[in-house]
Amino acid sequence: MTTALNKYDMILKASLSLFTERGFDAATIPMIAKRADVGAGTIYRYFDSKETLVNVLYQESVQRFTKKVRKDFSSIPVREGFEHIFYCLIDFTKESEYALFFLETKKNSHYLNQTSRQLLDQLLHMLDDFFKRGKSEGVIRSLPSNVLIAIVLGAFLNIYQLVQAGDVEINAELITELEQCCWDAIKLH
Amino acid sequence: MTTALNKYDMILKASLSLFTERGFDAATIPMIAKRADVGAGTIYRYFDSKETLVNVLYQESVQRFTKKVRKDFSSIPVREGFEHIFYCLIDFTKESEYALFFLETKKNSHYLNQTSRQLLDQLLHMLDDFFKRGKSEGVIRSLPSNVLIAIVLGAFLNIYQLVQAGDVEINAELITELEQCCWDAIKLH
Amino acid sequence: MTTALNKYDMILKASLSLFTERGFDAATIPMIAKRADVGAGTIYRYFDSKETLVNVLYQESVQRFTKKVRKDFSSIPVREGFEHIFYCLIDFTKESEYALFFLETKKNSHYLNQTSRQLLDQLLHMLDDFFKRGKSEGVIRSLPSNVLIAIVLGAFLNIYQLVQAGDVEINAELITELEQCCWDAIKLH
Amino acid sequence: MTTALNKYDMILKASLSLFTERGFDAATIPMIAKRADVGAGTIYRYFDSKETLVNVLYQESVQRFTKKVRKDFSSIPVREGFEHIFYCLIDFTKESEYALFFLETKKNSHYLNQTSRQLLDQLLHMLDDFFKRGKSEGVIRSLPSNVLIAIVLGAFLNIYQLVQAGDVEINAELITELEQCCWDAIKLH
DNA sequence: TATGAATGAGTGTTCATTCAT
DNA sequence: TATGAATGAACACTCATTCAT
Repeated sequence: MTTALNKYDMILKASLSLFTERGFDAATIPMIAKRADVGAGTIYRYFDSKETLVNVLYQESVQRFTKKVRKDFSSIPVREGFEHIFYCLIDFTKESEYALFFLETKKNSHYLNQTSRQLLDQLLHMLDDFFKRGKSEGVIRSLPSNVLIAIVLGAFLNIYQLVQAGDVEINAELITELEQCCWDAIKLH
Repeated sequence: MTTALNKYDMILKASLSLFTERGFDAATIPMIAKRADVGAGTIYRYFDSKETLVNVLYQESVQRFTKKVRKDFSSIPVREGFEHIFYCLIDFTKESEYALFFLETKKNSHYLNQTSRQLLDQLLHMLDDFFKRGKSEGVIRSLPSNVLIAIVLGAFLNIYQLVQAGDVEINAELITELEQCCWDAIKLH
Repeated sequence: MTTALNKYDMILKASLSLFTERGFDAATIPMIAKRADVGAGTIYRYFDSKETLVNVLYQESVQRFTKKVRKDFSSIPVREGFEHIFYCLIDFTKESEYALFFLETKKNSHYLNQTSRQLLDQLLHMLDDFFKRGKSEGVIRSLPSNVLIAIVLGAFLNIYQLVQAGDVEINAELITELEQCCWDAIKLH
Repeated sequence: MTTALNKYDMILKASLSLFTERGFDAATIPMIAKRADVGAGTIYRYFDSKETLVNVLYQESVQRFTKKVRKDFSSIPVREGFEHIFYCLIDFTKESEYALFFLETKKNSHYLNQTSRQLLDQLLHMLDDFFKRGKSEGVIRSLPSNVLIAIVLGAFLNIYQLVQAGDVEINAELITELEQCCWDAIKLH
């Protein structure tokens, strides 16, 4: 069921897609206003600046993903935990094809503020805890967690960009295999 | 040993680093001129436009990498071939910390011209041939080649961004293990 | 009576005077903006480019003059027809001291577009018809029409530039005599 | 017989043609250098600035024309004197198709210096003397001399622009008739 | 509340001018 | 003497932001 979005959400939606398609700097306020079907001035009723807007978007993404991953996360076996994480990524992208915007954004991007960086750190920290457990249990390679995360998220993100570009068609079977790929990459053989 | 660079190379170097750090649109000509220690006008003696500049950079990167990978590539065992590719990536980034610029650039970026896209396609096609062989020999997972490439390059790129950011220190041991990670991700178990 | 002009008209007025005074290339957008008392960016809300602006001005001038000349034009005696044309020129310059901008603009100016050139051609074609009639009736010299037109408009334009410069004061008597001068130049004696 | 021109003359020739074709502001130093087949820097060995260059050109033109017109000028009948002036114009344009550059240049052009304006004034003053005599002898209309001059030069210039554009082919017969036209315009009937 | 006309700082780019060779 | 690489001020133009309506 599609609901009529309020202007706030229309602006968020439009800017998310434009930031993803063209990058922060090449996505202009007039473009966003047009896609959101609002006046350019209206954007400033909801967001202090273009920078605020992108940070709201970033933080909202990270937080929503963090919340999703955290759910019932710490008490399950490592292999299942990894599956959980992977399917959270899948789910997340299903909710919006641009939802992974925060993964494409380099942490030191000139427009990210401290809060955005801290929220990403929180997410990474949580994943770090999980990977630490996996390493201590001897099921995951003894590599630094940020490297393990980089491998999985990097692989996932690149695949998803193929999907977004229409170069790959996604289905349940493929997802299962990709999950196994990513797990194979980090598990201790 | 530092060599005196000519202005052409200074401009290329400065713009490569700025494009990598801030993206094409946020890297301004005045910034590039300042970092290259030349006047803004000088850039236009060597490059028709900012767009030309980024495409020269992109194409030079892709071509240099393609040349490096292609060397003695087709007649070796798949496992060794993969190792070759991986160490090319390592080598390449050692030559310049920004050398993988073209991997960070989305193929549909608004500033890439047709030639740039074609050169990337040639590289991907070459890798596709390799992965096809691996699949037909039953040593690599039967996933589309672009997916396999996305996994390996995505993982590598994300790791390398950690290195660039100073979050991870690279050494021979780590490299060996990362290579194994990436191979494990795509090999048929 | 001075009426409050809207910004569009203020920009047209300011640029017309500056183009006339300094020429297209030496009249800069900042100058035009200042004289029109608007921001530089505002000019681009109304005109796509400086080139568009000059062509709008040119075409508007030509069309307004063409319309004025055409009125009840074909059925009157040649001598009266000529008088009509001459007094149209006078009237036209009275409406705006810069109205003859299009006569000062060389047809092959690098900034004129095809439409502008076509509109001038239409005007000249109309005058050509008139002069043809004059020649066939044996009251006008049998010179090519474009030469006859060049004589009259060239003479008129140069005189008017004196008026604009303040070197000559215009009055009804002078106008009468000038009209006779121009007619004498082309009539068959 | 064509003589190898020295660089000074090559620069003058090239800039004269470019100033005529495109106007002072749209004719760039690189363009002039290229057409003159010299380096851009060389122009500055001969002329202090672009403005100096255009003024040298202007003054040289005016002076050469003034000299030509002045020759045996004061003691002949008015009608013959006019013919002399007219054929000087013809001669002058035959020497160089761009020689009348100074007639196309508005006296208050932003790049003309005082000397240029004074030299033009001298020429006009000389013509003024001639027209005064014509008026006192009752053979020329009693209009201000600058108006009489404007008529003749305006007509001539406009015709010559047609010739330059290739729209009219000039020949002895046409010249004779044009001279008569111009004389008819100003003579007292 | 919502708009979009208006703004001017800042962009990519050009070009008159300088100067080392 | 002659050059053209180098420069930076100034150009045409864009766009984040403001504000009267």
